Amino acid sequence: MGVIQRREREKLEMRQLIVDAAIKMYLEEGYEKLTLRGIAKHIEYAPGTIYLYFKDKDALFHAMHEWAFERLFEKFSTLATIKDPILRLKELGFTYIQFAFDNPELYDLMFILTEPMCARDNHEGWECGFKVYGFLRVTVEECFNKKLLRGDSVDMIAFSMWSMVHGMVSLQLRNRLDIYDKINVPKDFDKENLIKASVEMMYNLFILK
Amino acid sequence: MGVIQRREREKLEMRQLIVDAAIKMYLEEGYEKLTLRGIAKHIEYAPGTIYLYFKDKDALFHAMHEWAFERLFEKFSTLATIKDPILRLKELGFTYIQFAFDNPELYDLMFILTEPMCARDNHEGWECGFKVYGFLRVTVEECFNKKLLRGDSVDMIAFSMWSMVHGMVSLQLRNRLDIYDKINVPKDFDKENLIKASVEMMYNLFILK
DNA sequence: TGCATACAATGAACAGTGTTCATTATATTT
DNA sequence: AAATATAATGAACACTGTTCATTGTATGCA
Repeated sequence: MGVIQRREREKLEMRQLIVDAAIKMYLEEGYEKLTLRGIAKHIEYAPGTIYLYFKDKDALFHAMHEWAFERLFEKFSTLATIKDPILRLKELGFTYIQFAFDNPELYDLMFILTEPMCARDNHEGWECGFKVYGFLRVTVEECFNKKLLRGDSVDMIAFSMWSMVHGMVSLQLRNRLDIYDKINVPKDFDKENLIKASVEMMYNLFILK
Repeated sequence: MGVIQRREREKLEMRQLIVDAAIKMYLEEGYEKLTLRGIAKHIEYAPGTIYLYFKDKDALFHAMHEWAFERLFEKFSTLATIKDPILRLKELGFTYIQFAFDNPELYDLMFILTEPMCARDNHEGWECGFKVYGFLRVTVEECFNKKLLRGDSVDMIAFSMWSMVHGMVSLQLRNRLDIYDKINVPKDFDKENLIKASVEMMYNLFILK
């Protein structure tokens, strides 16, 4: 019965075809202009066909969201070779920020938009997110065990660091840092530099010396 | 020429009528179900009428957004009497978090949704946001001048604190903290407690003793 | 091979959305 | 009372996500 296996493979291939097209269009045209009709036209299928592979648009967003997490995980993976856990932790943060600035739409998908999370069937772990968080967690844990970090617990430290970096990035992506335009911040400081300098400061708060 | 003054007043009243209805419906029914037709029906006007008072839906979101900022500013104002700047700073954070949990939809409007920011005509200062940020800034400044805080500059400290708290709150509102459900965090720690404890920890990092 | 079956794909139709604009009603000014 | 300026209308437009009866095609059996 090799047929049903081929069928299954074709089903996956078709899913991938749709996801690839969706991501391509999403990155090129943005959130607003990503329509099911547009995707269907792009892959030369009828609009209804997409519903044979995805329950609804949110489910498609969920698949795109997983794809995006794999991209970030790839970036993180290159840091695994760094022996010094403190240095690895620092690089983790800067890599995260750089990823967000290089791929603002993907960042949206991963951490800001509601759609991908609506599509999880019955709270199935959200593995992709946990994989990425796990990377941060083990690094913090290593630093914490070696008494290199201030803070109450591994997860609270990891959570705090993640939150701060996410907060900075998402405020920037949503234009809430415009308040710094007319006032305060030194003129030669653009937002990206403000964020990187603040993260540097954050590390100094956490790291014992 | 009292007529044009009355006309202007009526225009403002009508605007307010629309904004009030929109906020009421937004809080009751949520983002998805807030439609211009629905608002029009609610105030017993034709859909097109709204466009005599707002350029588009984003402009309406902007007005709602300003209304929300006034609510948060009111909450902040009650803290002005606290003499000890460190205590005031701490209370500011907890008030912010509490506001977000009590009014998640308003928080969305203020700090997460793109719509209100799209509607600003030619980058007009975003005063409401600056007023609220100003409250944080002066408090941090007072602490900083009295050498009570670690950190490089007033704005970097204020920005970092704001970002961390916003990060925690927005990750929670967007269900990204579900990764903590199956693992890690002590069972009796719900998300709100995790956040509050982490903020407490953050203060300990910043405050010199 | 021919036929019944299962499945994939279709695209028209549905119920919505934000937005526009010629038309109508109302209020003000002459 | 007539002319004018303003406010409000609601049908129409161009979309959206989603559904489903219909059509086409490939598979399994006789």
